[in-house]
Amino acid sequence: MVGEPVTRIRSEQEERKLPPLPSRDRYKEIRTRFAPNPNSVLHLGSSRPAILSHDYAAQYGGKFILRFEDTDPRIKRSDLKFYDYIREDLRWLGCEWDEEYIQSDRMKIYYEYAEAAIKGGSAYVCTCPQEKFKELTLASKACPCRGLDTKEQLWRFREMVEGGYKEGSAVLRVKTDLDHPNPAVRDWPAMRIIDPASHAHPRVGSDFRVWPLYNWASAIDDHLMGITHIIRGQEHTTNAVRQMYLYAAFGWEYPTTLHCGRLTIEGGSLSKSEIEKGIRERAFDGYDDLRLGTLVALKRRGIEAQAIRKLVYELGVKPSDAVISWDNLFSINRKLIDGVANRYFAIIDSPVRLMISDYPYSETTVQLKKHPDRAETRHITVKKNGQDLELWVERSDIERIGKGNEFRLMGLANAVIAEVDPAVAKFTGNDVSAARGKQHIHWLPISDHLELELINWENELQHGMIETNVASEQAGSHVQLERKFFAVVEKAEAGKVKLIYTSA
RNA sequence: GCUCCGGUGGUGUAGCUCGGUUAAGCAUAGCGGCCUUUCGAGCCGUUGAUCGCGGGUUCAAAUCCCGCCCGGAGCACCA
Repeated sequence: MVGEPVTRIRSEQEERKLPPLPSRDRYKEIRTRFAPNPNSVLHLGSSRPAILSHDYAAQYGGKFILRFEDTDPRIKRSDLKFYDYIREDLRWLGCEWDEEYIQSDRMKIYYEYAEAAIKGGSAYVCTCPQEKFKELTLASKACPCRGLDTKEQLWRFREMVEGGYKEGSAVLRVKTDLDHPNPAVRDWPAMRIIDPASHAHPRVGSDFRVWPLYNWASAIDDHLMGITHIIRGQEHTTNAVRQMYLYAAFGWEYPTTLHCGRLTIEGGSLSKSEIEKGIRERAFDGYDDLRLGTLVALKRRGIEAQAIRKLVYELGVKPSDAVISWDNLFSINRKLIDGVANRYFAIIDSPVRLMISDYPYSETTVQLKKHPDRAETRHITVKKNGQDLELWVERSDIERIGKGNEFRLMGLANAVIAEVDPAVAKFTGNDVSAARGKQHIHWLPISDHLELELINWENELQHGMIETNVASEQAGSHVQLERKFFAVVEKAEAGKVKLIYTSA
């Protein structure tokens, strides 16, 4: 599991460190956590807190914790498959975790602290209708339940747990400050009832009817797990304020928080709910549908995890949202894949047969480098059919070069265009040096090539042809179609080659 | 409406906490050029922001103060 990629990440981190972590000196060991709800897969936006949390822990020799927050079996219900999908996404991102927790396994803990908070007078069971509570709280007034004595509160809480209250009729609240300028902070809800009969939890079934809300479970876990730094989205800034009241009540020290803005990609990276909806309704083929901003889709398109990491480093921990451009991501990615992508000739846009007259050889095998920086070679053989040599080339190339101009068929020969349409050229020699400064174009033998299926940037299927050498590529490897673009191999078999466009 | 948080060239950021040799750095895009046993990749160069707006403090402000404008987040018995 800790193979070569991780080594690469380590050296990458040395090359480009994150800015110093605030108040790092207050803790003997830095402990961070990433806490997703397993109700969908990870997307580009999730990678920001995930990478920052993981890498900050790594940078200071600390621990990174993965915590599944699956405490809503009703509205944001989790699904068994996502626990594993998220683990896979995280591994791919290079965010291996040191400890893992699942909140639905920790229900007893949340109950215990609930009773402790009630006994300590910092929490109470509220049976007011939501509307009425809101009305009171907006007026900075206490609801009738707030003042009930501890014994009564405890009895009420046990009633919640044992089924004395119906779903929605009672909630555990944390006492804060009814005069707090932000009404959202006043006596926030900590635990509520969800009818287990109609909303079974995917992992623990119908064992519980009282479930913690985000602020309760998260606050208690962060303390119990010794989290020193919480790095999460800015939508949680108010939650930090809320939770501090609980921490104060228990005499705990609240972790240092870093809130970062949303990270989306231009053209609208989709939200979790949109992704789920689209997949349910079959608007998308799956989580790796190229139109999605999910990690699996980005991976499939040929974006390296390392590119995402670099991007996140570039963005830093600013609280403002960032809409990054594909160009930006591609550019970072290109630097990573350029060194590994083997080169091949492919003709997609406008194949045209070019007739080359006076070609002196009946058969020629050219040797080309698989990659300009490496010695490995690939070979293409062309055969004359009768008098002339025929090749596939791109019509646009012939048109651009124009009649009467000399050009170079890369690795093969020099020629002068005699006619653009139909495309005819006259052989002028083999010497590369004679083609200095001339246009170099790629080509393919008339019969010896493979059919190519390409999923282009617009997510459309395009047909073309590609040199046979590509058949030796593994699925998932990067290739560059010379003079055209980078792509990922989805399938490379003798009969059919399927590529996915990555970027220019 | 209320509570927070932001606003630097087309885009994303650095610098702003301890205001002055950086009157604004980096990346990307744009533009121009170079290379060639052979890519529009790469390499090199270059255009581009007076730092949201207005005022104030100061010898000096992107950096401090005030007002305004704009944007985002939150205001769920979601996470």
